[in-house]
Amino acid sequence: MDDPGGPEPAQDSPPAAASDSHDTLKYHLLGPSLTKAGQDAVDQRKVSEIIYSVSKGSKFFTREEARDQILTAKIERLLAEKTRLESLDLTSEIRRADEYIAELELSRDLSQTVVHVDCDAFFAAVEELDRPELKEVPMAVGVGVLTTCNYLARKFGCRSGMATFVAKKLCPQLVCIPQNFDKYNAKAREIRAILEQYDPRFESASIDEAYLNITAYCAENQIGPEEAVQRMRAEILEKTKISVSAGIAANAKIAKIASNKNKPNGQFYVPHDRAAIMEFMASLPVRKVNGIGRVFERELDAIGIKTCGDIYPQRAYLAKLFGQKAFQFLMQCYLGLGRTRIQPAEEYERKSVGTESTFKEIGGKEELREKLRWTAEELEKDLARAQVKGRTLVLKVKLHTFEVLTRQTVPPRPVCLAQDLYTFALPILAKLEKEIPDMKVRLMGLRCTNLVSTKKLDINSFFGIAPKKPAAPSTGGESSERELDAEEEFEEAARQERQDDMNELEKLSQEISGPDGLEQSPAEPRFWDCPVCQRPQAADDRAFNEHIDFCLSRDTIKEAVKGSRDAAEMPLKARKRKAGSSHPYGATGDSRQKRLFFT
DNA sequence: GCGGATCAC
DNA sequence: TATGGTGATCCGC
Repeated sequence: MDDPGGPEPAQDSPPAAASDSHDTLKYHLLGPSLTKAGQDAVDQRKVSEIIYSVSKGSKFFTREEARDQILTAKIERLLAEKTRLESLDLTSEIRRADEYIAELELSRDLSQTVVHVDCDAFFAAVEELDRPELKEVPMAVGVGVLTTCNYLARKFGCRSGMATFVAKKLCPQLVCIPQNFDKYNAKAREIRAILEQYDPRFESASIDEAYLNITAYCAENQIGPEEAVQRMRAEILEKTKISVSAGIAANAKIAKIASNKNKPNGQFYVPHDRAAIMEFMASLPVRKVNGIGRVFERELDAIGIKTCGDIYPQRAYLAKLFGQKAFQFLMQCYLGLGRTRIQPAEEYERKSVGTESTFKEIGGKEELREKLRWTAEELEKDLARAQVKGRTLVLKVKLHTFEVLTRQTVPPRPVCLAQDLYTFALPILAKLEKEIPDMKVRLMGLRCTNLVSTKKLDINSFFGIAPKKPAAPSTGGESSERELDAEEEFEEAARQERQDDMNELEKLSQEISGPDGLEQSPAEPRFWDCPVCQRPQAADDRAFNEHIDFCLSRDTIKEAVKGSRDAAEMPLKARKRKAGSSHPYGATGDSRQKRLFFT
């Protein structure tokens, strides 16, 4: 708006004007992790030129170009709409915004101390522990695409999410190492063992990130937040040889932002003080906030919002331009509000399970069916591990043009077996083939949503009877599941009437997969949920029994049993409501995707 | 409820 | 030569 629009396009913020229609694309091509640490000293303009030149002409590039044009058009509409709004009387919109701000102010909670812990270049750091010579060279983990890279590589402009061949163009001497998840998980466990000492209910946000509430720790140890976190970071470094950065603040949103301030191996504290928080947010680029990515950044930039402080003057337009959820989210950004409730990842309810893979372009009925079959088999394993069935099945394909399509279906009953997954996904794949003649795909995925738990709540184990081996869900002992089954069957009957065209396929699958009690779990899970505390435990008989003894010794058994029975009997919809929103736009908002499910 | 899109890691 | 996998949410229709 008031932007002077200088001649040189700054590349570490979105281009002010589309002087060259490819400026916005070049900025986009820099990737999603531009705001990450280690890029400050890098000439982003030069980097984007290199990425642009090596990408140009590829199918990937062409697709990104098209997306960029769509976004540019959307932003033009956005600006036109804003111009229209400016000519209207917006006093009621302003009043509404101010009332919401007042309401949020009342809910501000400054009593908690939340810490966000983030390992520095985690995968790369773990690899460097095994091979110290890698510390001396620019190095990245990941083969097709970089998942992370060390700080030497970042100096060249390499970033996570970047194609390796692009990264090698930026840094020809870059050493790329394949991922080794077992190794990273092992190291992550070491770190979590330490975090637990500071907050037994800490929350794993991903393999290398966690939130802690250290309010109690600080009180019990008569220690300030900064000192406590210094101590924790030193302990982690000493015992695991991994350096971590941390952010300390009154809520998770600010803690997350703060953990990036002094990366690597540093920490940053935003005091529990309204004025200090408002000041911190005022100058903060909106892109630094979890949930605001490249697209939203550009849209906000277009209407004159670069920092969280810029949000307030625009408050009258936000709901109309971006919707109510975005409006509320932005108001919370302006005020520096976020959730203070930190809880173990296991207490969040999983909503979907899926698998997908990329491969050399394929096409033709046979190849596609073979790939679908394989995908179904992969998904069966994941569903077995997660102990769920899906009421809804989603097929995803990425065409050779990089265009992504999804199609979903509701099978006549919840599904988890590869045969069923294949059988019920096949018709929607066939439909896609019809829709898109000569379809060539580079990715295929299957996902189950609307999940139904297949976990057995084995009440017998409360009374001294050894728990069943987790490996093979037995044909008997399904009594606790009967209610859910009845519910499923009821819904199934209703649905079946609308599924005339499915009946034949279903019959076929019944014949092949046989009666219901068939052996169905080939993979042996290494963890088994304790029926008392509901937390996963090593699937080792002796250890498991010991754990149950421990749980029973606590005076919580009655509540636990009652709680789990209630949970099992609660209708699915009610159970869903129980889980809080994990989306950044959610009222208590903070994002925590990609959880660790005890892998 | 479905499909596309965005976002995080 | 060549650009990932898993999971969540929001919006428009």
